[in-house]
Amino acid sequence: MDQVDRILEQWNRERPDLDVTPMGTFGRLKRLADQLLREMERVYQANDLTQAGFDVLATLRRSGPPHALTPSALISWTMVASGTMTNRLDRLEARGLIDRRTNPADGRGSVVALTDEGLALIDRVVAEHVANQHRLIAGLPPELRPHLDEALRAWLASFEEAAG
Amino acid sequence: MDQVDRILEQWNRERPDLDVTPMGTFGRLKRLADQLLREMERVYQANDLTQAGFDVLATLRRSGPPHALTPSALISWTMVASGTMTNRLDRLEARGLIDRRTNPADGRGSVVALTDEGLALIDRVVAEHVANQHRLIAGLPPELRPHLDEALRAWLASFEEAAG
DNA sequence: GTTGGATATCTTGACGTCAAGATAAAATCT
DNA sequence: AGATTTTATCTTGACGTCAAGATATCCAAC
Repeated sequence: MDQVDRILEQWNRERPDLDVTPMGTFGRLKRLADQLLREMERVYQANDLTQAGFDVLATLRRSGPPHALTPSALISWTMVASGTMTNRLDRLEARGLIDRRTNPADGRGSVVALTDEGLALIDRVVAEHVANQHRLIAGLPPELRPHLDEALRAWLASFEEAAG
Repeated sequence: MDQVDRILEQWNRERPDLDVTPMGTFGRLKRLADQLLREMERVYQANDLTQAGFDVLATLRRSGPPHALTPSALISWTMVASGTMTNRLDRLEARGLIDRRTNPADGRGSVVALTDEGLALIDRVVAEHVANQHRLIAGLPPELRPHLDEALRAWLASFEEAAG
């Protein structure tokens, strides 16, 4: 009997005409995601980063040398709106963690690259971040992990195919 | 091989020293939660509501007659900061969906209650919302649902006990 | 080559969120 | 009762996000 069960109980009492069974799944998924994000924020903050900035730096880092991508590619990987990416890049550039060069292959666009400082930072923070994830996943019993992964993968696939 | 697999592949190539296995779980959880929230937004928007406003109205509605709670109780159920709740209540009050009365039992606080209009609106939107959730959960094969629920419940419990 | 429709990125304006601080009213403790 | 601490709510200021619109450049068709 957790908080989500209490919510379902209330709905069943107040709106017995509705079958709110799925709401339990949605509610726990959202609360869990919120909790996990909040815990991960701690590592970002301890390194003067936000989730937003971390996402960008990590995407550049894992793309491999020369650690450079166009804003469009970053938008595609991180699934944010273009204005959001402009804002993220502005802040990271102001801090000297990335730089924006004109794209020699396309005069409309630019290329975003990690600076030496940005690379050093993200390499350090990613290690901390992964260690933190190991700590957090310890709350999920190991025998349930494959089941969770299978369900998440299947459900997510139903969206990725819908979106193309 | 979905988008998350591609991300793990990149990390394994670029940072083979890190065991990023948990990142797959976290990544799918976040992406799935984002997708689901985005889909649910559609119902809110179609009824001139935001997720924020819906949460408040739904919390009041399911608390049962007289559909009234203190801001503190709403904060506790919805897990947002006090300033966030003030902001939400201001907007809902301006639209005539709730009203704020002084709390007769506690001069520091107030009591938030659904207006007739607010009650009518949330009763209609909740029904749509639940129908939408049934539609969305159809993407998750039925035989996987109990496994997902069990894993989410167990993992979430590890936080709820940590928080007290 | 010129025209007209795509595309890449940035700008603008409106929200939502939080942390930290302010205010007023309980509650608790002498 | 009077002083001190706690609590309930609101205010402020800084971010992050998005949708929609503005610009500049590219590309395809003629």
